[in-house]
Amino acid sequence: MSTRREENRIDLLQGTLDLLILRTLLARPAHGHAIAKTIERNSDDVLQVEQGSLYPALHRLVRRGWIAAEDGLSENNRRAKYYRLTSKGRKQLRAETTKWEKLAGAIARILRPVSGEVKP
Amino acid sequence: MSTRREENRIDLLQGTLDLLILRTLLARPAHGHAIAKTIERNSDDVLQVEQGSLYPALHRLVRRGWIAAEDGLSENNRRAKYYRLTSKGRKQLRAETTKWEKLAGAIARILRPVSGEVKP
DNA sequence: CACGCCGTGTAGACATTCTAGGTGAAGCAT
DNA sequence: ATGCTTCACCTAGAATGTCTACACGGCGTG
Repeated sequence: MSTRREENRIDLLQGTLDLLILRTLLARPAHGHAIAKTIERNSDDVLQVEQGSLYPALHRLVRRGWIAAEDGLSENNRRAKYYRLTSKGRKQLRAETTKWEKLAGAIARILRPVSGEVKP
Repeated sequence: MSTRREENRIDLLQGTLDLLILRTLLARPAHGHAIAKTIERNSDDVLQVEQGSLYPALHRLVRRGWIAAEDGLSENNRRAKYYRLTSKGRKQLRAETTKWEKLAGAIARILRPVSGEVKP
């Protein structure tokens, strides 16, 4: 009956949340709740964005000048804080995307069989 | 003159080092120093494995029963601790590999343009 | 015999996520 | 009216794992 945690989901890797938020805001400005939902949906419900991670991350990004906040009303007529990418944020997004691709590529290289690993 | 940190390298994401170590030991047993070198080489020198991360990770994996240690001598005739995968470790490696692939796939999905993002 | 490299190790700082709480208000049903 | 659910925000504290920066002994070479 209770909102049980889905077995299928995965904990975030430390450092990936910023990237996901920035990327999500590139599409369009959004409030926190919507950002989380968007990330979860766009990942086919693999990624899980906890509120206790989301809001500190949002505040962190504002502090660093990568996103900017503005008060507004949600689609459901509730008070909400809309966030948008700043130009510094766009630059940061490019940097983090590159870094992620390099890292994912490197790990993929290690994960698949290395030449010489299997006896000839 | 001094061993300056390479600009090109990337910090590890929290949680990835275990996977890399296990995967490296699947190929063959090795001592700590060699594991680090292997990871760095196999990633085309993108990944950097710091000693302060490596040894705690190794001890952690032993504690969890995923790898086992044995004293021996290195190729250079120095005292060294050789680590090998246990069967529990092999199982863990499979689990972590799957998890990584799911996660990397999910992030990749978010990173590339989503349908509907660009105005039709 | 000084020096560099090999190989191991630890302490403490740091960053980020998670768990687990909490607030207030809108909208619906009773 | 009153309760209930959902939306949307927030925070404290624990847990985790990495980093920087040390330290040490031994081997082989110049």
